[in-house]
Amino acid sequence: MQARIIDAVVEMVAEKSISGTTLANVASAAGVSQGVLVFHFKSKEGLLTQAMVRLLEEYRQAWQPAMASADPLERIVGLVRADFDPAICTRKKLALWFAFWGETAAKPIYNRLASESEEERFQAMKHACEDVAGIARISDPVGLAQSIDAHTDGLWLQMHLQGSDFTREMGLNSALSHVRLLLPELARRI
Amino acid sequence: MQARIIDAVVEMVAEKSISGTTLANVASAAGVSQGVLVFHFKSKEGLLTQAMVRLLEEYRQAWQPAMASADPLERIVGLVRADFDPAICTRKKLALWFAFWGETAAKPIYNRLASESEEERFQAMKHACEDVAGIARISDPVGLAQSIDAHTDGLWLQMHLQGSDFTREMGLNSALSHVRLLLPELARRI
Amino acid sequence: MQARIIDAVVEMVAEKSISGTTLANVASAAGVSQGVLVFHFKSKEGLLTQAMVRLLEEYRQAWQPAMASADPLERIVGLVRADFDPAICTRKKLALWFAFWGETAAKPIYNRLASESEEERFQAMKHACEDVAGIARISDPVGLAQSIDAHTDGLWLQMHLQGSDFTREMGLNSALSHVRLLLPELARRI
Amino acid sequence: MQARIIDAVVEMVAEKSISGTTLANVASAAGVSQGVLVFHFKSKEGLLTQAMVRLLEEYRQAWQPAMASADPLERIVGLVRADFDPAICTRKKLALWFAFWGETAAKPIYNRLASESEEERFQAMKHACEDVAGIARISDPVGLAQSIDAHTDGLWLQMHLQGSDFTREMGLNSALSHVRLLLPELARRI
DNA sequence: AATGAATGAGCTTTCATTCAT
DNA sequence: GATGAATGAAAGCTCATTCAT
Repeated sequence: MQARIIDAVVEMVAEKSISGTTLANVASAAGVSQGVLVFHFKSKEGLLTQAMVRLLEEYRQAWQPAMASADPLERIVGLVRADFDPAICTRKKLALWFAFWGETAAKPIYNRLASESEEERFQAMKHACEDVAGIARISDPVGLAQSIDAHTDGLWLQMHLQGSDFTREMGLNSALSHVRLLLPELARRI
Repeated sequence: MQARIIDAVVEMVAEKSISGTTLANVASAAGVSQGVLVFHFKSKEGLLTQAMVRLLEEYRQAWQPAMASADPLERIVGLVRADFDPAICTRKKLALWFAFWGETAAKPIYNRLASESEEERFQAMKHACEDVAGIARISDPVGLAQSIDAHTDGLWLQMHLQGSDFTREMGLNSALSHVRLLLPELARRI
Repeated sequence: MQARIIDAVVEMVAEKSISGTTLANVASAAGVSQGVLVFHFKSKEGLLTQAMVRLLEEYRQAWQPAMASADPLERIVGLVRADFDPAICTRKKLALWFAFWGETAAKPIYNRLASESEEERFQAMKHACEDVAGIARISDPVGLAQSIDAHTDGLWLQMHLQGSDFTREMGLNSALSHVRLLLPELARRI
Repeated sequence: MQARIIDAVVEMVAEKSISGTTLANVASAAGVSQGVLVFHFKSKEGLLTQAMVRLLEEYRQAWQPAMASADPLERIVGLVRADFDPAICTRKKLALWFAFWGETAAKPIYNRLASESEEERFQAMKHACEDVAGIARISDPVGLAQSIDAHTDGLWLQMHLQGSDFTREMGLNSALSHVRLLLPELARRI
């Protein structure tokens, strides 16, 4: 039941943003009583926090498997691909990310969760970039990692704002082209 | 008085996000009566929309002057610098951008305003990149423009989430390094 | 509880008219919270509409039983008596009727409800008048029905405007005298 | 200017009822500033009261001329005709009458004005009916007057509720038929 | 465990009235 | 005389939260 409730929260936040998400419409969308929401999640903030936690976990599970590879280039490409995974990079999920990012200034809990997730992912990218320096001439591996991450984040913004005009496939192509541009020696392998 | 009211809105949205911004606290922060807000801006949404319009105008005025240059490289660097201008790239303003982006899924008006602004700015970057192809070997000028824009957008996200740990100067340096990386032939001029 | 709330609405509208009836004073008069009014009736208009529906239903239940009679004259007299029934023709209820009639130009829903109720009742009177034509010389039964109905409506206006100077008993006597005048052959039976 | 303002009030009350009539929309409809309303009429209630006074005066001027006749039957018919005069019996004016009658329970001033007007008019009808007793066999002239007045009032209610389905002409015919019914000996003269 | 009616504080909005110009 | 910006009290309404069942 908890999963069904969180599904409803995701639906509502994506459609109506955080301020438009009410316990009443979440309960109605989940097909449960309003009381059960409070029972399981204590408060509206608890509900939203849990939804964010699940969003971050799903994201983590999308990129973590790629870290198993011994080849740092595969790890980089895996991280980039995860950002455009069909399970991750949907209109709804993007709206959710931006909804939470829009509240981080006011709600420290969202900020903490988002920062930690961002940081963990960035460390993974940084290590991969440092490792790739062994097989390609890279002067600034940290800058490389930042450049790749910043690029995908920026593409998320484009996709969020432009909706269906800017598809997941276009985003992935743009991101991979960008990596090829930054790693010309390894471009043919990407 | 209208300017003073919009100032107060910016203050409130930055501090408490959009849902935490109420007519009561805006009126109190602006030192005016609650009625005058509705009198001038018709509704809370009108008030927020006007604040967004002003934000977008300020941004436009930060990057437009750089378009006067005949040198496309100067235009590119000018656009990047504008994103990290001390008048543009403040904690408050970033919080504002993300607050509005967080509501675009629910409020079409914010989406329209944000998309139009984003598009206009992107066209400027694209033209500069196309022109720079005349003085440097550039295989994909549109990809170049996207890469630069996406990078700065991504840095904004870092700055928004990490606050004072990630300064404006660090962002600017990272963005310019990225441009040098993409345009190695012109790097010494950036 | 819903009945208690509607009672309070009737009380308030009769005393303060529709514009003077607020959710706050209805809630206070009913001894419930303001929120429960919206919870059950959705809006102030829903509350007033429901009060009107109940008023019309009460009225219907006052005249419908008389329709069971086989004697058309008894039906006519029953319809007239219903208009001056102690449960129907009170100061409060009259004020309510006129309050709603005063809003029909602005609120189509009140108009529809009032028209339908008026029409149903008129049909009953018309059929009774048509049937009475079999036992008395009646040249224009529809005109007879209109005359009787218009007379009672006009008496309601007198009673509404003049208050206690014009009593229910006076109204009933006037209305019955009028019927006797219109049906001289049956006058001794009325 | 005052006439133009009162015109606008009539327009607004007819269209939006009393609660929907605001100083703002009256001012806008009259093409004057809001301040001038308060300047001339002191308050919203003053404005509405003045509009009602004018309505009652217009009505009075419609039926008074008929009182000059020496023939009581002509006076009766003149009074009835006045109620269906094209300048008096319009949708807008009817809405206005019912709007004020709807507020009489809450606003004593409207009640007083309406009662006085009603009473004055009733006295005229009563005297005419008493005088007509000299030329026709009338057992109860007061009842006759009440019957005629009540009938026209009732027809006003039908016209108000049914709008254009029930025309002024239909109302007048019904009212005159009713008088013929009540005064069969004089019917051919009506 | 689960419900959903009930609460009430606080929201956005309306609007009669005031007052400096 | 005339204006309309400004006020602020009070309106209708929302909604997170509580609680008896």
